[in-house]
Amino acid sequence: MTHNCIHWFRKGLRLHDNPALTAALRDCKQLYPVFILDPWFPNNTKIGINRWRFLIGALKDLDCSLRKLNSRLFVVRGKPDEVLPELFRKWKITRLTFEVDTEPYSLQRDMEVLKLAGDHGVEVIQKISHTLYNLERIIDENNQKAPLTYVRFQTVLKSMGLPKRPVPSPSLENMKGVITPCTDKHENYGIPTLEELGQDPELAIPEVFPGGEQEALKRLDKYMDKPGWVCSFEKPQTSPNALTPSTTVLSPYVRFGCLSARTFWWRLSDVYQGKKHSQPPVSLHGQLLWREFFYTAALGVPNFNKMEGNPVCVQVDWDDKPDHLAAWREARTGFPFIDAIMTQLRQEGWIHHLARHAVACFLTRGDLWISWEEGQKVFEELLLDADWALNAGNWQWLSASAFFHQYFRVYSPVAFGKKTDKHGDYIKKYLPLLKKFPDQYIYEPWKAPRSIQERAGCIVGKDYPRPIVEHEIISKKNIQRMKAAYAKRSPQTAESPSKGKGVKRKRESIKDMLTKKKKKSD
DNA sequence: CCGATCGTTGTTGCG
DNA sequence: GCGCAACAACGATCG
Repeated sequence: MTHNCIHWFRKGLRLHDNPALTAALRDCKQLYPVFILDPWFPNNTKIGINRWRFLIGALKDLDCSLRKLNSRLFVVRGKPDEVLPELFRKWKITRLTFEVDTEPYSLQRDMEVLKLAGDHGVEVIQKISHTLYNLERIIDENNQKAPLTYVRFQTVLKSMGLPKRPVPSPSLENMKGVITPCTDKHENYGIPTLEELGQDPELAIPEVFPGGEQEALKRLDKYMDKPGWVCSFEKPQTSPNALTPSTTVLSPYVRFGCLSARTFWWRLSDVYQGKKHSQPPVSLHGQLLWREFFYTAALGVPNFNKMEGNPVCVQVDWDDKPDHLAAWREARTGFPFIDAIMTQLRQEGWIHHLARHAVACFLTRGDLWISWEEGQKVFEELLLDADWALNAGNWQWLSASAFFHQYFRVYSPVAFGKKTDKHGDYIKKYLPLLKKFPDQYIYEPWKAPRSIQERAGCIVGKDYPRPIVEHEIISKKNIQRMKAAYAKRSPQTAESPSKGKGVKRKRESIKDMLTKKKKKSD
């Protein structure tokens, strides 16, 4: 009846609303909370210092909270499929619990782990708590396809009811009879340092958004204490270039699972209760549904983080221009608004959603005509909230490769920022080199007369780069290139063999309709 | 099958 | 300062 149990933390770095952890504590004698530093992670994707630091903070906080429950965190170095069997034997494990993760890499990894657990006679309990819903069910309800529009997504959700309520954090009461044995002192199960992760702490800039569940809950409280702000929140009305974030910056915490999406959802519901409030897609509830939307698409669409082999992605003849890509990545495009955003991204690990729009459009269909996959890599490295599904989905959106198709709506790297910051205070904050330029030229310093550049102490072409493209000209050309890419695609889609299932589709949809009816009558 | 509608977040210039 | 149309024109969904 009693178990020796590993709870494996991957995402979901929290104690609150952690149903798999709760399941671990049932009839548990020995509990081993484990986080595995998976060497796959750094090998295939570059992770910046800010992201590592956020993870370290989250692990420290988790360890600290577990110690208050007379337990601790074991950070294990190695590959899950090698390390877990060792731990199964060493700790005489009978049960393994973890949160479901629907990223393709995770699904494959967990399938292997499931098999290994079976070989070792270890029972596995998986719980859904990273997303609001069971994503497979959403796809089932929509005819085995991920919904491709938000409206459609909402329609499908209507048949699924509200998200589940969060489960409470484990208490000392729940820990009665549970012990976490101290193991060998030579074992390295400690929280990693930046050095161990190959990072130079000297290069770290003061931390703006510290990781961890406690930070997450504190930040959540701070915003939920402002019901007027919460109820009137409309994402498109928030500013990409405010000097302090105009949105909650809870995304990094939700991405690592320091904050449960369901906890966030229900806290919002509590605030909304009895009040007039904004609605999806622009409301805060709406933001959580966007996350769900892209998670569903990422599960339902093959090769979701690539152009090739991705059936929803327009195939575009992007250019290979390493020098322009480097200029974008390193904040030297010569467009202060773009460069300021890329500077904030590198320094702080977070930029506003609309700032992401501006730089993403600029890199891809707007100006540089560089593949969204390149931008995806840079965001993956630098954004604290970089989330596989959301990153891929939003890059496709902004490059008008999928979900969004009005490619003729192009953001201006000069005009867009002016709407919410006409004096360019944001630019002056992140590019102090330009701070002496008069407002008139702050978005377009190359237009300033030489005398003004001299007075500002910044010569364009010497101290600050000239713009690497002529936006007015290149963006018009690019619209035509997009038009050509779309034109190639349309006939393909119609006769595509993947949709040749059309014969079967009718039958399937009828079957689905019947299943749906049955479910409803249940 | 087809046409109408709509789509979280464009820009510019006019009145 | 704001509302509006033109710009050139897309696909997914729905009836």
